[in-house]
Amino acid sequence: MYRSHTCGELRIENVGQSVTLAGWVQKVRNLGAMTFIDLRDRYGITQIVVEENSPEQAREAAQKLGREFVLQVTGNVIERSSKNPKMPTGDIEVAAQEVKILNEAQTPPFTIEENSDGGDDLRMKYRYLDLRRPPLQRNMELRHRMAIAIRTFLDKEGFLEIETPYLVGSTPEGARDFVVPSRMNPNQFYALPQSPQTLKQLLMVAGYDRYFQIVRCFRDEDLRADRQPEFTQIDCEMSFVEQEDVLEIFEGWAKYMFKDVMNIEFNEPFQRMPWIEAMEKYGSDKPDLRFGMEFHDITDLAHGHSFPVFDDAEYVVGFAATGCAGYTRKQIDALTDYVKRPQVGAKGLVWIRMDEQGNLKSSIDKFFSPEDLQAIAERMEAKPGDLMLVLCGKKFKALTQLCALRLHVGELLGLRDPKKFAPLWIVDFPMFEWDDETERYYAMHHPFTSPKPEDVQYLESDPGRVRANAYDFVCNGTEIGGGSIRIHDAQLQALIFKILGFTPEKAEEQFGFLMNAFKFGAPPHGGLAFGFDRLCSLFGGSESIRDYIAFPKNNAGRDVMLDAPSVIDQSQLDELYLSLVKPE
RNA sequence: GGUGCGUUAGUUCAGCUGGUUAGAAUACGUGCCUGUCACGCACGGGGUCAGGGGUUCGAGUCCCCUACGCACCGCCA
Repeated sequence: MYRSHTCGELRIENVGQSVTLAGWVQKVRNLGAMTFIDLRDRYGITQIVVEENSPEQAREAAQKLGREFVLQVTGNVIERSSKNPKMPTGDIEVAAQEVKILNEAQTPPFTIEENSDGGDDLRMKYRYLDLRRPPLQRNMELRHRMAIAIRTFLDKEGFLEIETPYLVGSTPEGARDFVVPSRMNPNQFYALPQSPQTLKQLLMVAGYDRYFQIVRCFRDEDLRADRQPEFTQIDCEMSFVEQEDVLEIFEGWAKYMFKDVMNIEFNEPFQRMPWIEAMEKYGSDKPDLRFGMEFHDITDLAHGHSFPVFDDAEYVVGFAATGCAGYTRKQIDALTDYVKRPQVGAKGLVWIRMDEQGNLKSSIDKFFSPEDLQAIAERMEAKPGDLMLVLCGKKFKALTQLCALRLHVGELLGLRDPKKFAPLWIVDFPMFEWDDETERYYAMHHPFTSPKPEDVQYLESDPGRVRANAYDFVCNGTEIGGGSIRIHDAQLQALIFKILGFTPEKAEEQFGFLMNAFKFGAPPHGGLAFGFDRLCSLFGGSESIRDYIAFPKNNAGRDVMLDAPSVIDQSQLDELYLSLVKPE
């Protein structure tokens, strides 16, 4: 046994015991005749004391210590003469009898402390040292707790965890695939799954009516703070269910997670907001409901005042920024600059200020009478002290731009509190999305999503009008999960493929296995998948999922610690029948 | 594919309109110190100013290119 206790558990009650601890040197404080050593493991820190009357071995060893040395210390737990109320173990210390250096350590390139002095890049390169830090250890523990809670809940509800293969076939629809060459099948490739979508549907055909899996998925797209090329989904599917059944089960699951992991109770049902309402009120299909400031369409009030910017616009929309009437010219200019940034892309920003007395002043006073402005203020439900902000343009473009501004203002006002949670369901998504560039419809969710029965009539005549049995779970402006009721009818599936521009041959080639399976008694089914990494970062209160993944990739998709991806030997290439082309 | 910001000591950063030998904090090393816990005090070592090119009498500083990092847009059914 290397240790009798961890470095986090000794308390005043343990005084008098002889203990053995093992851990890393956090800090050595040598005061001459006495030396204090902070010994750390993932449970905490315990102070070791070596004094003049300590055994010679311990005194000698204490002289040689450096940061991150690995020690085994045996000694007696004693009460401290000067206690440290900041530490859980601060009432006691261990008087060293023996200090054994299990391993020496180079000085680490950054400090292994609560708040490291290392930059992101450096910490990635030495990720094993970064993971030694308490914040990362808490994150890994949170992730573990959540995984346990997920399995506990779903097991109790009768879900079976079934693994699906990582080496599957490529499907060019959707994200780019990561591809794996097959040695035994020359010139052929596996793809890593973007999600186990079709496989879980086959499990439904096989009769496993409640399935889940905490599963790695792969997408070869550019990265973001909340996007990694390999990420983990909580993938779920159920048979003999309608949308309402799925939402009910997983609302229960979400509430269980909030309660079990975060000790937060939601007694009310989660809001269910139709997609079009989310777009019109918040300019996003993943609205942040931690704060209000809903949008109001003022197109009718804005037109006809000889203000060309508004008159030329298809849609004029704004919201009342709570309590921002006191914004200075400079602050308003900063907001204007914000919406003019290329990432947002607005041409300008109109503002109307309602001071504490209810007087209105605006950037469009030349064109709008006080009565006109009053009408707009009423429409926007502005209160004294609010600053109305208005954008215009093509409807969904203006809405999206205003969404960016709303979130920005929310941020400025400190309304995006990471400790507050505002979950909701977005429902009634459109079935298809038109792409101008390729001049065809794309499935907004995926091609296995079923249309609303009442909209099936428009499938061929007006596909843009068809709504889907699709739903997203959204919290704090982040899409945490989403799913749909699937098509279980081979004929309807064939029709959807046709609308999506698949020839029957192409559909057969890519999804023949699925359509074939549907001919053998496919039950009605549906499900959803949650982004596990995002859920962890949501609960943990961080913007970046990298903090919740032990070994993440950097912006360029590289693992800087492993230095992957990397070149491979010619012999490996030969075995795989691959030859390389020099990049441009 | 694109936009923005960044790259100076082991680390985090400062370094103004170009001007002597590039600084601070921290870490590291040595010595002193019996109650520290951000220990203290003294001394010390430590720099390809990312790389390349240009402008200039003179470049860490200005310009161009490249590389790398981060954030974002496109992309992510």
